[in-house]
Amino acid sequence: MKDSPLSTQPYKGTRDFFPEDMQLRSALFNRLRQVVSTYGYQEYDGPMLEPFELYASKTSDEIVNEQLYSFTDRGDRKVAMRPEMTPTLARMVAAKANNLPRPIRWFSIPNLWRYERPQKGRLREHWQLNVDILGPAAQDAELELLQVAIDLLRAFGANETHFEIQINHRELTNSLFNEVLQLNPEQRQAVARAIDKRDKITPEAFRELLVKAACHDEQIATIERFLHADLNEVANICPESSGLLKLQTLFELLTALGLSAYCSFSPTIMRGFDYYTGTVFEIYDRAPENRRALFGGGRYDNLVGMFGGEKIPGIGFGMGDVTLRDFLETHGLLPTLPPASQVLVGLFNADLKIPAYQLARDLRAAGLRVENILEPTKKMGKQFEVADKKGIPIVVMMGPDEHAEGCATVKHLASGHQEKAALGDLPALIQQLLA
RNA sequence: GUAGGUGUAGCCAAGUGGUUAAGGCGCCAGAUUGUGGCUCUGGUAUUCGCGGGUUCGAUUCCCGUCACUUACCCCA
Repeated sequence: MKDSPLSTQPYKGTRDFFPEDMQLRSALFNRLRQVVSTYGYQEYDGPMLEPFELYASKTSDEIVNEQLYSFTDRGDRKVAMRPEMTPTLARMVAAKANNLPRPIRWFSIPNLWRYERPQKGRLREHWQLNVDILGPAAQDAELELLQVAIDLLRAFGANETHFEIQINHRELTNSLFNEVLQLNPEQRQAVARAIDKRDKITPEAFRELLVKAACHDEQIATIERFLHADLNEVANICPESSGLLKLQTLFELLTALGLSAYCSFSPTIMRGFDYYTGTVFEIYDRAPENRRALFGGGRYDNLVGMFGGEKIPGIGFGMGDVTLRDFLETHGLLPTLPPASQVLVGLFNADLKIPAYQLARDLRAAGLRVENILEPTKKMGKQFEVADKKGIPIVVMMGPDEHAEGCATVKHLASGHQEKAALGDLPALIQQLLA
């Protein structure tokens, strides 16, 4: 790479989307949109800049202090580039809360920013599908959202062998920490952090973290027991937990809908956001080489209320475009993309330019995606080569003979089939060849 | 912020202390002036990331620096 005063490289942690990349991105996003709309979710968007304070108390200290792009504007206002969408969503919902029919089913695909060192699956700018439902306090909201999550991945051809949803509940964790273990606030944070990273470290290192958090042996034993427990066993450890009851309800519903193969209870799921109050979940890739969270979400019952109006409970998740792409790539599920054009209209010579352009216009009017050759000196062989290289399946050529007869020659490249047809018959003929 | 890996053309990539820096893909042109895919020919690097040092001579050795990348930290 040459080091010139102006680099052609995109800013660190961001990506250029050349047409090919953009086509894939649009294909992925459109499929996401399509699936989410089948549940009645409506798309929204908000500004990329928000008041700094929107994140200051609600997201998490780490994000605000170290990973937020922020600056002071000319009016001395402190502004931040959105690192996540949920606060914006909460703000927008709060602004119109009285006018919105419930439940509120919204989704968005915003670009989000975080200042950190890029690594696999994590860049500084990424796009994230956010799906949220606000209003219902019952587990039916969770049930619906998990269905959406499952269907999103199924829409790309994935199934329960490719991914798994791990579910936990903040109230259950709180029962364990407060009532059963009786931890103090610092211990709670340290233990939560240790549990969160438990899968990535050795059992000894995990135990060491707990000891460092001033846990005594009996507490450690309880934690270990909890982390290996299924829901029945959890009932013995935390018999009074409201979170346990909600999880039991949720899993009954999931089983009734035949979705239990996709979902499992996982006491290790923590999630970093401070605003989660209930169910939390993460979707994991089952592939050993890509074994990490694809995306996640949870219930936040107090977020909308922070804007002073009505408290509206909500639950949502965010799915990053980078991790989604990695997931699809890992399993060979990336969609194949169609060529930009279906038809290339050749140019025999400069005299037949206008007829060729008019022919292309007529084909477009018939609903076809058509591009013209614009260089009158390009040899016919080259013109066919262009079609071949761009993956355009059909070439239409009109030479002097055809033009005199009001015809054109249509060639289907893949089969080599070629035939002459009256101009009026071309659209039907081409549609037939494309089918 | 910490640690490793990598920087040779648009992409992949070989290579050597010594006149002209392999090869492949792609791209452009021609063989083929009414027809693509195959084949053949030619063209595609004035700084081998950048700067400095050692040397008669550095793309090659040394130092620095920057960029990319992976992991850690942290996690949306």
